Amino acid sequence: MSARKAINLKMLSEALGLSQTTVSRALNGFPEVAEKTRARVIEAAERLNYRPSPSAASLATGKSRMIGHVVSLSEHIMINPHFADFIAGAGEVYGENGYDILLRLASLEEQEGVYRDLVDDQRVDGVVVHGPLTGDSRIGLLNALGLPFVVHGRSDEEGADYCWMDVNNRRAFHRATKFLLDLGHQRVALVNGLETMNFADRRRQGYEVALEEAGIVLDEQLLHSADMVEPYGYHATRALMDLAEPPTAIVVASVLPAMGVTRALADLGLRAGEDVSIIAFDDCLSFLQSGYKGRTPDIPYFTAVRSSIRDAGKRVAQMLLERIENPAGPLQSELWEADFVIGQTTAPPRRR
Amino acid sequence: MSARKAINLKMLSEALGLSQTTVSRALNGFPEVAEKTRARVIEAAERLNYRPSPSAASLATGKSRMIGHVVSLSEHIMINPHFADFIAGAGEVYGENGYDILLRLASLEEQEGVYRDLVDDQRVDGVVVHGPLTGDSRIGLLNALGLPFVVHGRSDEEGADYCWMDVNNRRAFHRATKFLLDLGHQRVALVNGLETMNFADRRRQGYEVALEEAGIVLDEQLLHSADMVEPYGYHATRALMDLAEPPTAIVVASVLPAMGVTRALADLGLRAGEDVSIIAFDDCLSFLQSGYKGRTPDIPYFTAVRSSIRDAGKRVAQMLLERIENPAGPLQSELWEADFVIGQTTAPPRRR
DNA sequence: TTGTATGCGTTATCAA
DNA sequence: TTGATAACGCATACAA
Repeated sequence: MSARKAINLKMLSEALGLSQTTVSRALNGFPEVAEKTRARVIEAAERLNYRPSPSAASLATGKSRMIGHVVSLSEHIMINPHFADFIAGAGEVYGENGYDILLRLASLEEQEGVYRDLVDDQRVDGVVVHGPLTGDSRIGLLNALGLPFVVHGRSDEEGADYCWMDVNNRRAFHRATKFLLDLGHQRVALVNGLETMNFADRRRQGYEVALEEAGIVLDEQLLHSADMVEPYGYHATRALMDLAEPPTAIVVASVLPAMGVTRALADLGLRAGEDVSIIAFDDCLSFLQSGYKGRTPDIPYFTAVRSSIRDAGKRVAQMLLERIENPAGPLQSELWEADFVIGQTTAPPRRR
Repeated sequence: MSARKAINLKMLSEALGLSQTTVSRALNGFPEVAEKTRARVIEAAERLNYRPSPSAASLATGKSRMIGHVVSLSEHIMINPHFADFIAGAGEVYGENGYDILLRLASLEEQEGVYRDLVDDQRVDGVVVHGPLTGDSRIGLLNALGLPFVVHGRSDEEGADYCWMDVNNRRAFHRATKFLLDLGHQRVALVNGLETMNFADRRRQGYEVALEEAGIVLDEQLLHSADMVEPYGYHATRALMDLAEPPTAIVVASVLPAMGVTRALADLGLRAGEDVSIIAFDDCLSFLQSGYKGRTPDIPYFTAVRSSIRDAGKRVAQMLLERIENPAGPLQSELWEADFVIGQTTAPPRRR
């Protein structure tokens, strides 16, 4: 290990017998500096462990090399476990590009104020919008503020005036529902996420269209909507199975409530995949994956529509950095199709 | 809504007909400024929406009002879901005190370099150490660097030369194990976390002491140790139940693998709490809680030793801020006792 | 009680 | 190709 004490530009330039200007230019890749001196400068900078002060650089340039993530971990607790995997993916990309994450916890009502402050303070070069609602006011605000941002998900039908990356939730749930109907199920329930969230709205649309195509009339009793936690899946299932005509299959918005669904069925002496079929949306949450290295993967438990939220985090981060580098460029957007994986929780309905 | 454009100290002082110095002092609560002018200054600052530039303030003071959280979300995926709840608690405290979170993802090997850089760059005023190992080298480094920090957990037996906040893991697991033994169980398995982690080591100690006190010889076949994910609980349980003499009770390090335990038992046609007893450590993860407001809480499913990781986040954050304000003060530490809650997964062993 | 002058460590403008 | 010099916006030692 070489010199450890922090050194500044002035000291470095004196050590080199050059001006601060030249050293700065050499380090920042300006074209007008002679390649020979640039090499000298870079070598000395490494040797003497020179690191430019972020606050000084930020003050001089107005750029912070920070990305803001403003989340309400408390209210919509569903964001919570999903958030960790998303940020794990995004953080990887930030790290490779010399950016850091500024994490701010704020309720949805507080978030507009937070964005304003973040801009006024020049604290971040861009932000990621999490958990967009249908008709989300944050998007208009961010456009007005001129702060680069990418939405994880979408806020409306078109999504034309902002960058976004989303999974095709409508098609995924259409497909899941159709799969169950094709197996012969007639009563398929939907244990959805909170339908103020745009993604949940789209999922419901996919479900409804599939029913309609099969000529099945929607039964409101088979619809549930709430924050996607385990106990929600449990209670929704208990209610569903108490109906005069209970469902024979359930489509669930996340593996978290899906575990609650399974637990409720077990309590009733029913087995998932035999007595009742389940298809869940699987975000590939890390703590539910088999992490054993070099091990052949399990046959998945849940039949699922699947899309890695961690990969989504990576992609959103890339899109945001591109947008920050080129704010005048075209608005990018990306729609991913979910995989469909057959697990152990689907089968034709039991004959009565 | 009043003036929106960002304003700086110079403009504000000119608008007031005062010097920048006086305005700065008034705003920062210096005693020598007249209360009348202070009131004037504060009023004008609010009206004109003055906000001091963080990078300028940071450059001038050397303080960043940022707290660093360096985590390896990828390797020890167990940290992952727990981290979200911890940070939700900590973030609340930071927000109330005008601090922000700097989140950095780095493998354990990279973390020492990250801490060095963070100090050199003056990017953070303090850090929280997550997931301490037994004999964790990060602690010595941070002490050497002189960066204020608090450890969530402990790294060794004494924990004398650093601030920490921990749950009494040894006692919690002693108690859980003893409870099962008192019910009459003779073969109690331990599905532990990764034993390089200090908390898992302590838990195992508690388990072993309880066995010893009951005069039961430790059976290595009943011990498992790995990252605390759901499939781990599943596979460990399948292995346990394949033994010639399977356990009649299992102590599990987290509700995550505990769900895998339950799933494995269900696959074998066994019921938790009837055929096999389970006690889990419950961190009160938000996505497993009944979040319904105004609803009477469920009878908990798992019998558990319980301690809110979110509350731990709050407390650790408070301790860190205190340490930052008073770096020369005494080293604080705090040991919490876990609650013991009876759920539906424990009963005396089945008669054979 | 208030004000002046200087420093914090960069980047950027203008000359040379 | 390189170098003075002026911002950037605040805090603070020193004066008054």
